[in-house]
Amino acid sequence: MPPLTTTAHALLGLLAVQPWTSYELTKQMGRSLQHFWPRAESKLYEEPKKLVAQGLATATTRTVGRRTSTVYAITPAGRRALRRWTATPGAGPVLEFELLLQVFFGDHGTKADLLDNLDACAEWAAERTRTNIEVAREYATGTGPFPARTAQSTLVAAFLTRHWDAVADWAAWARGVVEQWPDDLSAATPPWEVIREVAARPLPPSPIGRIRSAEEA
Amino acid sequence: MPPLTTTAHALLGLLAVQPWTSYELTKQMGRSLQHFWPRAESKLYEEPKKLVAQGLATATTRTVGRRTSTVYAITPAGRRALRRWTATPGAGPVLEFELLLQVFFGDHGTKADLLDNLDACAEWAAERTRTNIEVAREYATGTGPFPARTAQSTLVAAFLTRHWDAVADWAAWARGVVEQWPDDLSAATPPWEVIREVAARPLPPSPIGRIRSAEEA
DNA sequence: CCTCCTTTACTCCCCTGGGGAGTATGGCGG
DNA sequence: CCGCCATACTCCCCAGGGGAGTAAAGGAGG
Repeated sequence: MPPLTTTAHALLGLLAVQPWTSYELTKQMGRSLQHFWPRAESKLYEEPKKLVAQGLATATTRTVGRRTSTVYAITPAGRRALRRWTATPGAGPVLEFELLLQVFFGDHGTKADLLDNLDACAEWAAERTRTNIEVAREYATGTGPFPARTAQSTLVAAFLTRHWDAVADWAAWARGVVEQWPDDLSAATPPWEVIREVAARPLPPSPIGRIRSAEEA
Repeated sequence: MPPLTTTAHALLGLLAVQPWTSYELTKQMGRSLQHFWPRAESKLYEEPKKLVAQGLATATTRTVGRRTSTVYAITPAGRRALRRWTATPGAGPVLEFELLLQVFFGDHGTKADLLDNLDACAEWAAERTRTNIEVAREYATGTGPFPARTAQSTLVAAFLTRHWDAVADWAAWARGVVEQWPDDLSAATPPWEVIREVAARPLPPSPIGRIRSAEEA
């Protein structure tokens, strides 16, 4: 009985809403959770089998013509496991950002490449923002999926919006800074005002002792 | 001759600054790059060997007493590979955020647990902000490491600051929202103003045709 | 001077997960 | 009725995570 992974709990969360086929689970993970818990499609087909093996979900086979599909449903034990999971503090955000790495080492390339990379960041953020606006309009007109879950969804959407705005704002700001730099990037002047602003902040109080940072859990 | 990974290029970037021992490379990755390119320590010992195999770096063994350490240095071919990499647009940000997942499925737990998870997010952000301020103060007083790289570092630090601020702001805001909710989370009222604000934004123009999103690259 | 703890300096290995390839059938548009 | 897209999966290679294990150097404290 190996301990359940976070992905298993995510699937339990979806199953707690309603039963789904494996295919629908992968679609759902791709649509709504991909932005903060991206997982490979093939693994999303494997995972629910483990839930069944642990008695946290049931699988029923449905047949259409000569094709079969598996419908998963959560069990009371599954709901208990889900509830237990929400009570155990999980990991904080983990970020992978190759374009930022390229900006960090941008002085080993050309100024034009650096600007291109910043533009790619801006375009990435614009793309997310575009679909974000479309989804928000659906919810605003009451045509969004799962209206009963709007409260939770909006809380999450509020974070993602801030996140994508942060990327967009930064990319636009950084472009303005880099445009002022000479072609020889080793002679670039740092935007000191950023350093000064952060240095001038008061240190937030550290919770001495009892608290450990979230990702240790 | 398999194509180089992003991690390999990150190490080339470090080696372009100065030669390092494997141990120093792992420390450096842990200190500066961990926030946007986290990698397992054991792999950071393996990776430079591949660079040497491809002729992008050289390894020299140094002996202190009866202990040996390997010093890696970049070659001209390594610098060319690094330059080529900065000219090929990389992937956009990829986020993993378990606490957000727990917030998303928070309606299957208690309100108290939901608030705890939001507090954990706030504490995570406060922790990052703390070390961020300390580092900024070093640079402000001119005592930061690698002053010649301050321009690039500041560009990256500006993004990370925005990112951590976004987490902190969101966690504080979400706490305020959830506090207003009843104990029965299924009766929670969504913060509609978020949806309205996003829905009211003009759609950013989509670059028809030529551009593909960053992460396809 | 001796001891012990921390830092330096790695190697090994199991297993999770990414991700592409492959295989079929159902349904629908033209 | 043909072809394409959506549905519904399985298989497998290999990159990478991460913990365990090993060992010597350096420094702090008695």
